[in-house]
Amino acid sequence: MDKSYNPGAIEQRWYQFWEERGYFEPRGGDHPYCIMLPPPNVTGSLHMGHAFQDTIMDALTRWQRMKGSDTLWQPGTDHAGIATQMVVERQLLAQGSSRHDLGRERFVEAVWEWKDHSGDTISRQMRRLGASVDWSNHCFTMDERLSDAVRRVFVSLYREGLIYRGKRLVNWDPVLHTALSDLEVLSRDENGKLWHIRYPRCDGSGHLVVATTRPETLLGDTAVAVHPEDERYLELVGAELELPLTGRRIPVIADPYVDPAFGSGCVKITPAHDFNDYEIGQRHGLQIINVLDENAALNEQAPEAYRGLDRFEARERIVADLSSQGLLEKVEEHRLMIPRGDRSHAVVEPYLTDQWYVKIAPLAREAVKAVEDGRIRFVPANWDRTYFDWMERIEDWCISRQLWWGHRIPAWYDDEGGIHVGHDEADARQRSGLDESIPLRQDEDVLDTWFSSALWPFTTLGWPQETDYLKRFYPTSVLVTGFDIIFFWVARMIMMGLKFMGDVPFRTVYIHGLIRDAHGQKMSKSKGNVLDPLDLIDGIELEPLVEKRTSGLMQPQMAPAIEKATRREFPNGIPAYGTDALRFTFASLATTGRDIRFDLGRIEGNRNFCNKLWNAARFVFMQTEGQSLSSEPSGHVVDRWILSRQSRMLEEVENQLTAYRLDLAAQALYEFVWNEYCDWYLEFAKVLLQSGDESSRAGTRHTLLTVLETLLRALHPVMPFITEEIWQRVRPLLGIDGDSIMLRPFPEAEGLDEAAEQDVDWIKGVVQGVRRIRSELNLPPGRLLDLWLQGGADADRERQQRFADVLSQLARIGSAEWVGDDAETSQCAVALVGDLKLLIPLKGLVDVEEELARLNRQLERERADYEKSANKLENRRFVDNAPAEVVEQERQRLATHQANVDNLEAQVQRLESLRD
RNA sequence: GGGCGAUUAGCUCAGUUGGGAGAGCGCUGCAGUCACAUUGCAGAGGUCACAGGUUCAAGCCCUGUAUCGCCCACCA
Repeated sequence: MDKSYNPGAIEQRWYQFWEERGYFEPRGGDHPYCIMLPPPNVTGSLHMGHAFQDTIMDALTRWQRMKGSDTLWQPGTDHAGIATQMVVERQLLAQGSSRHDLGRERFVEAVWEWKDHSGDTISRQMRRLGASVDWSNHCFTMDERLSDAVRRVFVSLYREGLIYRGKRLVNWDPVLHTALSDLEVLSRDENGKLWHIRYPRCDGSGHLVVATTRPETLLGDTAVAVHPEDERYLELVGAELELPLTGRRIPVIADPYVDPAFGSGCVKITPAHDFNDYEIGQRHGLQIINVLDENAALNEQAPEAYRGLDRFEARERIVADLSSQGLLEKVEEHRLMIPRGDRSHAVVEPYLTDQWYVKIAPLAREAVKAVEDGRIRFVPANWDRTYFDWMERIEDWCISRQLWWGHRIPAWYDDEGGIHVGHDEADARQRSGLDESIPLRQDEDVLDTWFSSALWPFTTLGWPQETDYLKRFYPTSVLVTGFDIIFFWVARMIMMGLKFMGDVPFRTVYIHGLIRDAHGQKMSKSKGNVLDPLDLIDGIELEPLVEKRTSGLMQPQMAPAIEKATRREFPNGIPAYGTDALRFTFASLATTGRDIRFDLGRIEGNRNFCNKLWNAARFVFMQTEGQSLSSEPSGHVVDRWILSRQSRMLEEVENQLTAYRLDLAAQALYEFVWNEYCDWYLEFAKVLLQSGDESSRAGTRHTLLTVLETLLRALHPVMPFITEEIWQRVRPLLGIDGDSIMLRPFPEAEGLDEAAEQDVDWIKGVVQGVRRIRSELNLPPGRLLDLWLQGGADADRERQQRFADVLSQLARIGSAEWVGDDAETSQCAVALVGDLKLLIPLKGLVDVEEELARLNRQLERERADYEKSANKLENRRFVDNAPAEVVEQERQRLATHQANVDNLEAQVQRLESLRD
């Protein structure tokens, strides 16, 4: 074995080994366990969030597989309609082309090519991460089989009246030229203006003033509304106003929507361009005048002067014209929410079009129930509140998109505008009783990406066929996902799963946080702060990293700033940490919070942890290879102790994994390996292997190996590669069957050995007491010290005898000797272990003043602790009310501190008398 | 406007039913053949955001405040 752990040398080959042997496929059994991989978008490559999520899922999957469950981790990718189409369009743009140049068919072909490329990248990355997914059942949302399922669901919902086509206002992205669902619109607070405009009364008696943030929509106004109880305007209701710049006359109406306290208390009503105004228009039967086209430029409904102008140009022109006509009362600065498309970032327009919708209320009702009655559980539980809140106010889901990449809507139109829905054209004709003579044309639109994603938990398993996988693995066990897609995806899967499978798609939803950079910023290409998980695994030099971060930017002008920040943060590039260190880091970060700051210090520490494990194993092999081993532990206290401590660790790991607290499980493993197995047990073993008889040594070797083998198995779900590598070398020594650690049983806690734990606590107390004296008095670590022992009980004498070897080696003690209470100890440094006094004769080694200072520091601490306990016990109400065990514990503390104070004071006196 | 979350060591964060605050990194001192310097040993460092309350006892429970962050929402 190399002296240092070198991940690059070992990781690659094990994945291939596992995959070739089919170890990722379900193995059958009574306890099915299934996780659906949230299918990554085929827009490029996996980012840190994916790697984090994959680590969690893989750890859970490997853990369950080792526990003997029939385990399936179902992989796949998502076509990601808008996002992927945009990626390919951007590439075309760079070549001076566009999708319109190619035409629909060739463009879609180009996207398929890109999909293959991106899909390959993603598969490679997942393999490097060690993801134990069942590749044999890999799915893509636009696979023929899954697409067929999508059409089937569409047709079925349509027949039931849960999908309908309707003309109403949608969120229109005038750059992408498509409708968006409510979720795809992000509203942000931005600076704007509030224009106060005069609308003259037709009877010539003055004007009303309306305030608006969007003066260009004035051209589509069909009323002005006031509050029905607003006395200022009561008499005006029903009167007519002259709409500026148009010559049209519009009525004043009364509607309770209006807030009389805001602005002038008069609101212009534009039903075609505002969601509220649309509803008011419906209530009052107002005319709807659409003045925009699909680019959000003014159309032929607008007066000649403004036609063809972009909405923002038109706004300026209109304001100028109003001003010159004396109709602009004032302009105020104003903060307002601006709706933008989540992909294009263009300002979204409410726009009147024909779209397909899912009637959501009946589906939402069932989905709410499933969480209410506990059939689905959120972890952490507080997310159910978010879920319920959204479900209560949910509106019908607009599922049609005016894109080319996606599932084409299975609806056909005849020349009379009749709609015919079917699995394909023939089916549609048959259902509508139309023969071939009637021309039909298919709907040009595609479905929202999330429509097919919503079906993922059952379409991947084979639905609508009643496949073996579907029967075995639906409902799945747990969904692991981020809170950012609870609405987009989680809620919709629940709705569709209940609708088409009659059961929930998963029993638990484990919501994890979002990975951010070291400064808490969201990682994004445009900010130039993304980290590629593979760069953390393999390392990357500074120059390639800068190149990677600054190339292909949507805003190339950001490049210099990104370069500067990158050079500052990674002056030496990024070292290779290896997959296991990265995975262990992700597991340690999997806390219940929302944001996770990714700090390189953390991964470095965990790389060191891998190295520690590596070297511990190296030591064990040096001690055991070619040596005789017994088949039993030696029965020595320290062997019994490490087994007991291991049991405690295993119980903790089991509990924390069950609770989805991977951070706490990782911590328990880390502490056991480093602080108990390496720091103490291996040191004990060194002593035991130098002394005692051969059978005892063989027992210790056995324990060295079995504890190593067990902790490798416990670590394997989080660190699959290094554990397999070491385990393969342990296996022959212990004569274990089976050719991979990943198929061995996950270790279980066994009995505890309290007596051994107490013995070892005592040993550690003595060793640490001597070490402390040594360190505080600056005695060289290598120097052997003589030890006197004083006081204590018979048990202390017995232990001192029994553990003399271990004590002398670990504490570097030359000779140990019991002395009476009357011994002359004034030239000794002292440490206390309970009633036992450890005395190190200094014989002029050390300045008395230094020892005095040391003792006084300790004394101060002990006195403070003593006071604290004494005060508590003097409090009548504490003694009367606290549970007996708590009071007793306090009495013990008082006694200990009392004894320590007495001993320290006596020693101080002795030293001081010596000084005089 | 509503909801959720955060506030604990210099930094990043744990702290599961209330009973003497912990880890990693960083910092200080010592240690260079003996598994590991990607290390070992020892140590310093905290008014648990603030103010009230409940309790014998509060980082933890209750009320309120402040700061930061996220989500949702139709004030033109």
